[in-house]
Amino acid sequence: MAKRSTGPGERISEAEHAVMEVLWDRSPISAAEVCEAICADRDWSIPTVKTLLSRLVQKEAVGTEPQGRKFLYRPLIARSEYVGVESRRLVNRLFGGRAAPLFAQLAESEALTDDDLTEIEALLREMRK
Amino acid sequence: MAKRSTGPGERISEAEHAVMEVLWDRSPISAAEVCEAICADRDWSIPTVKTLLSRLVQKEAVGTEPQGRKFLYRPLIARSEYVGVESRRLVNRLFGGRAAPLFAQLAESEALTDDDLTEIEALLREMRK
DNA sequence: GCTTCAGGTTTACATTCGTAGTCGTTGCGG
DNA sequence: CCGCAACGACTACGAATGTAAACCTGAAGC
Repeated sequence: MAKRSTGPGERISEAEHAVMEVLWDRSPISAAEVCEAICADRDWSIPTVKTLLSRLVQKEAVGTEPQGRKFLYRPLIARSEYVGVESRRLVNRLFGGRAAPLFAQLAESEALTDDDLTEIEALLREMRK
Repeated sequence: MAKRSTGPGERISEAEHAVMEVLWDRSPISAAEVCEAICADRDWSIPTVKTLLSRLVQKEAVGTEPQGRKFLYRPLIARSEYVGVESRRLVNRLFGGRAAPLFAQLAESEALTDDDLTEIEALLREMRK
């Protein structure tokens, strides 16, 4: 299998993902606005945000639309898609593709709240219908 | 917060994780044996395995014990520990620490088999007791 | 004993990532 | 009309990663 050089198949790094989250939350927005949203949190400077946005554009994970002389950025991939891919990647890597062991693991490491349990029960009932 | 320079806190990369899996499966074993187990799969050569083992030793994720002239390698961290940390990392990063949305996501992307559902139901009953 | 081989240690090198600075342009305030 | 501030593009650079070769040392075979 040849390495894909373009297209929305490139991996999104963790820093890039943080930017995606901002865009998923609110878009289209300018680089400056993205920075307003996370620069403080992650202790980044504007150039950093710009670089990450460029890389995301290259990876075709983010698209631009000119607004006057500037760009507004908007995600090209849905959050649910990304989240699904990453989740499945983890399940495959760590649990041989089976979700049940993941669940057991979260249970064991006490990462499941009572609310989680209740919600999951509801989901299960839903799926069984 | 100062960066930890040693100790079992260093991130294990994906390639390194593949080596860990071999060791979790069967240890202590030699570098050559590790290679026998994955070199074909991942299309690696012995030097690659040696490098990864060295890095894991540096990160204190793997320990060595001399066997005659050579070393045998054995994991210093439990698989369950690693898997727990990685799972929680994902849940935090993608789902704000809530497991229920992860579950919903897997359900939506059809990553849940009937067996998974049954097992999870059983686990839930167990936890509710 | 000397050669070879096996295994660990060092060094290498391209790529990605995190983080940021510099450059060139252009619209805007004065 | 001109300098400046704002922007995107390009450049930078160290750390981590993936992948591997070179090298050194001692053991085992001949």
